[in-house]
This record gives sequence, C-alpha cells and structure tokens, in this order.
Amino acid sequence: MTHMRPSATPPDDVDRGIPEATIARLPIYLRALTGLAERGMRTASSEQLAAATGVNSAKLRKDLSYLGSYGTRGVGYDVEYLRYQIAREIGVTEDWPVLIVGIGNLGQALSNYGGFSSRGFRIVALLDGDPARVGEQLGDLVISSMDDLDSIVAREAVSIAVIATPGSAAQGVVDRLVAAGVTSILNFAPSVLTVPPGVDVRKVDLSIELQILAYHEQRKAHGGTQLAVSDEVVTL
Amino acid sequence: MTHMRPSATPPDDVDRGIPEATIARLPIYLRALTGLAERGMRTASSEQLAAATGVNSAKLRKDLSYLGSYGTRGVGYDVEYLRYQIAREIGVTEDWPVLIVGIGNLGQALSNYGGFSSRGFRIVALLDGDPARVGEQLGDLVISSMDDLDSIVAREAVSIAVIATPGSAAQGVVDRLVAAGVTSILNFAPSVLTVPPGVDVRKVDLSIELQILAYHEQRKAHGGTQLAVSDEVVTL
DNA sequence: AGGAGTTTGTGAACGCGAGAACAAAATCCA
DNA sequence: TGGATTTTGTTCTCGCGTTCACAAACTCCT
Repeated sequence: MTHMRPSATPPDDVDRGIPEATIARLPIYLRALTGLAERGMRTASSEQLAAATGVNSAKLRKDLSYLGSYGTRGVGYDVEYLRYQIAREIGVTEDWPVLIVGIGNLGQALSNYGGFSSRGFRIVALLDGDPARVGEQLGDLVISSMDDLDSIVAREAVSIAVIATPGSAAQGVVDRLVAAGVTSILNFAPSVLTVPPGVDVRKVDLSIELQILAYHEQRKAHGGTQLAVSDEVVTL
Repeated sequence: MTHMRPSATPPDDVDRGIPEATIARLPIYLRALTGLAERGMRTASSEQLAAATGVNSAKLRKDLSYLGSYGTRGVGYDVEYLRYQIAREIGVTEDWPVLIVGIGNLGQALSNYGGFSSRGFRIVALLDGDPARVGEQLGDLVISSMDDLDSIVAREAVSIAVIATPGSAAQGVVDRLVAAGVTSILNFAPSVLTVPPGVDVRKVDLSIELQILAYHEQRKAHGGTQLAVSDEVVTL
C-alpha cells in the first residue's frame, strides 16, 4: 500500500475515512480473532466471526472491506493475518504509554487490571492530587504528584490519559493534561469535559449505563402503556 | 399528563417509542439538572442546558419534546419540574436494588462507589464464585456465595445485576443470573454474552475505549497517509 | 394594550449506518 | 476440465438520528 494504485480511486487512498461505527467494532473483531487464534483456528469465515462477536455477518464483511480485501472468497479470513491487519489499523502493534490520574478505588482497580498489556497499552504512571498519597507503592508503580505531570508526559511520550478523579476535579485535571501535551482522554468522572479541538475525549459513565437499563426495566415491569406511575412507583 | 389531550394523537399515547438515542441522553440531562438545581437555578433554557451537557440545543429540545411539553416558550424549563419528569421517565424516582457479581478489583471499586444512591440505585448484595472470599466484609455488605443467588434475587426483588468477573466466568454467571430472574445486566467482563430475549445487556469495555482512542491518536501522529509502519513485523 | 424580544416545539432536509441480496472469485470433487 | 459449492466484496434500499429553520407561544417594557 505504499505503492500507488493506478486506477480509478481518488488520490487520498484506501483507508481514508473509515466510518466511526466501524472503528468502534474493530477492537471487538481483534479480541475475537485473538481468541480464535489461541484455540488454534487458522481461518475463519465472516459467519464464524459474526457468531463470535455478536455482529451481523454482512456488517462485519463491510467493516473489514474498509481495511482492504483481506479475505479469500470461498475460504474466509486468515485469522493471524487479519488479526495483525486490524491491530495495525487500530495502531496497537506496539504498546501505548498510558497514565492514570486519580488513584481512588477505581484508579487502583484500573492500575491492577492485567488486560492492558495484551491489548496494546502500558500504564507508565499513576498521579494523584492528594499529597498524602504521593510516594505510595501500587504494584510496581509509585504514585506521583501532579507537579510531575509535565516531566512524565515528556519522558514517557504519553499521549493517552485516564481520568478517575471525582467529578469536581476532572475539568482542572483535563486542562493540565492538555497543557502537558496529552491529546486523548478516557474519562470516568461524571462530568462534561471541555477540551480544545484536536483532543479526543471518551466517557465511561456507570450511572448512565445503569439508568438506561432501568428505563427498559421499568418498561418491562408495567408492560402496557403507563399504568400508575403516579405515586411511588408501585414497582410490582 | 394524566389528562387526555383531545386532539389528533393516536390512542397509544405520549411516551410510546422514545428513540434509543434520546434515552441514552436522558441521564445526562438529569445529572445536569441536578447540578443546576443545587446551584439554585430555578429555570433553564435549552441553550443553557445544551452548554451544561455538551448536547446541541435543538437536539436537546427534540429529546425533551418526546417526554411531553414541559417547557414554556419565552422562558425555558423549570429545573426542578423537568428533573422530576426525567427521573420518572427513566424510572429512578425510587432506588433499584442492584447486585454485583465478581468482587475483584473492579467489583470492590464499584461497591465502594458512593454515587449510586443519589442516582437511583442501591447495592444490595456482593457475590463471588471463590468460596474463600465468601463472608468477607466490605463496607456494610458481606460477600455472599453464588449459591445464595436465587434467594437474594427473590428476597430483594433484584432485576439489575453488574458483572465484574473475569471474562471466562461471565457467560456462566449470566446464565445463572437469568435463571434466577435478573433481566438487566451491565457487563464489565470482556466477553460477548448470549442471553434470551427479554434480557438487556449493556457492555462497558475499557480496552475497547482505549483502542478507539489509540486509532485516532495514531491518525493524529502521522498526519497524512501511512508513513512508516514498516520496520520489523513486515509479515505481509 | 401592543409591539419587541425570547425561547420552545416541530416540520423538513440530509447524511450515516444497517441489512438484504447478489455477482465475482476461489475451492472442491467427480 | 467443468460444474457445484462456499464465501467474500459491494450495491442498493431503508430507517434512524441530527441539524436547520421557523412558526407558535410566552414575557417584558413602554
């Protein structure tokens, strides 16, 4: 793909503009392929991958076609080859250094989570705003002060950070992260973050997920139209 | 809204068929309104709410219009009234009992998280498959055995559960939860879950979120088309 | 009272993503 | 070799969600 394709394709080539919805599914395919590879499967059809990922097979094929023609008609996809191509597309053939800010319950849980290294990430620093926590050992890392943020970002070439602080602290932390050069943020704090253009933020919010479940649960409960929502919820 | 609107609306009334995308935003509005109420704001325009939530104001108005006409033209929305209406629509005017399965790092972090009670949920039980953990005290709860699942679900009328087990255990746990009567599941385990119809599953996957960030980060890095992914791993 | 200013609620246009369906390409088998 | 079978890559259609834009409805001020 370094060489030009001569034909009708416009100058900006193949992998320009992969739909966001597809990108969000590539990690799912990647994980499924890793699983299949571990179980010794050498090749997989779109139907098999669909079963393993819970994604419609036509959608899956279309997703993969955005990356290029990596399948073989009549055969399927070479598991290892496709796995590598997806990893390359996502950009996780090598580990990204990640830092975590806010070492409370959640921050600790994240720092102990082992699944990162196998999925393209390596936690290089833990930061907390509470001076009393600085210096504390956690696994093989020591909690650093927020004052060391700039030097850590520079030294480790960090571009991705995770925020696990209370909501009230989040925006301040984001501002400092952005100033230090971080350009991708995964936010666990329950607050809306404002960032300059060029910085990506993704949000994970437990309460929101539960509330969405609660909405549907409520509909299941009093099955028909609304029934007697009036005074305290009846629950049945 | 208890009284009929005389005009053209079809028999199955107002809140039939709120779009899924809207439902996913209602919790965001709810949180913003709670914040505004705490700061003493009595009324808020769609522009103000848009600023507080990061949602486009037209989209926000349309979302709210699915719930009914709760605003006043020229004025805006009554903060407290709208907050209650959204809470009622979601179904969080009273707390839902929730149980957590898998008390590892993440499960513990979740059980310690204080934000639940204010957002419509109450953790009523912690379960773990490891008999050695059973009986352990955590906050004001004691870890229960999986064997007690049925009786707990029945006693506490649980319909929502959180899975924080390793991926390998998740499907087995889900099957037991469903058998016990749980119909909504929030899954933190990195695996695809199969459930019978009528059961809702939502998935939160840290690695996937990070990988989506990594994809965009990679694009930022070598701005143009691909540049030099080459060295080693040539494989192709 | 009436006009100017605000802000909601919604109709209409548009773009994106999902899924069905099928032609093209490869394998397999007689 | 050639036909049957499998499976990909892609075209087409449809529905949903986002956004614009504006009329309707309300307040405020003179």
